[in-house]
Amino acid sequence: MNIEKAINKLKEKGYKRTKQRERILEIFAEQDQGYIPAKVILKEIQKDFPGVSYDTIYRNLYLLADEHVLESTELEGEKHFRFHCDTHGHHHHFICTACGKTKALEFCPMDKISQSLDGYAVDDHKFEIYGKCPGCL
Amino acid sequence: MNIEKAINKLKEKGYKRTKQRERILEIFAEQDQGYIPAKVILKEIQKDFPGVSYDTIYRNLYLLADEHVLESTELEGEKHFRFHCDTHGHHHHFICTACGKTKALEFCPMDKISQSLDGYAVDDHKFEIYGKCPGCL
DNA sequence: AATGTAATTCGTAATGATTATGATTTGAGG
DNA sequence: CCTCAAATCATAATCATTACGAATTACATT
Repeated sequence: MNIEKAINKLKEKGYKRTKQRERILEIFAEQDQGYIPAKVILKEIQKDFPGVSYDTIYRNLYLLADEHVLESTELEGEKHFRFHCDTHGHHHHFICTACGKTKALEFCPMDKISQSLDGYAVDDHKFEIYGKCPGCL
Repeated sequence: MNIEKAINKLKEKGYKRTKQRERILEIFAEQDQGYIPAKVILKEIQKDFPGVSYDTIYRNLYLLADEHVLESTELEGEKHFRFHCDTHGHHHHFICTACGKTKALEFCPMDKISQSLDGYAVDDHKFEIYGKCPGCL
């Protein structure tokens, strides 16, 4: 996922290209595949656009997540976001609890489940490993 | 895990038996292994003890979680709690997003990981399946 | 049963993340 | 350059969670 690709995707849906939205995308691009919370985006973007409020941040984050430009997870009570990685198929992540950086995990536990879930409707699942990355150790 | 066992565990650590704490444990016992958030506990306990505040709820929830009487997880931005199930060893859950009830999953993905995480320190992990239970379908 | 003391609760307020709103501005097609 | 929906801005409201001083309570000990 890169910025131009994301902007075009939004354009097709009738969403506009704005400086703030573009900057948000840049911030994620600079982030090197790490999960970051809304407040980090706000702090960063306010260096260029002092007037930006949380409204703008959250509206864009949720829009981008809806469009699968971003993916999100909840870490210690805060929603965190990152670029959606579509380089390989569906997968999960190791997440560094110090810096938010991730490492792709090659397998999905759903593929290995032999247990019957008959009578249950499965909608979603979550698998994450938490710890410290080499850089933070 | 039953109430008396939990109370005794606390007693050994020097924690007191209070009506409010006992009622909280009862609520979890009535809950039939489902995850519930703080506000449900509050609403329920206030039928008997109108004066109870969130302070009491959260203090007790965290105390009970620290003592492994309860286990917790984060569902849509809210911490949810349930009795810690120690009938079988370490395991994960299917969680009904409608009622909070759970079904134990028999395997842990960490046992199946062949991928190397050399250089990474693994502290924790989370695996949950979300959907609807037979009763809610 | 009365006392001492730490644990606990109560009442209330503060915090922090997230969501909402009305007025204003802006991007992009015609 | 006009129009208009999309987006932002400024600000307030909401909701979960945490904090705190004062009052109460459990319980071991006298």
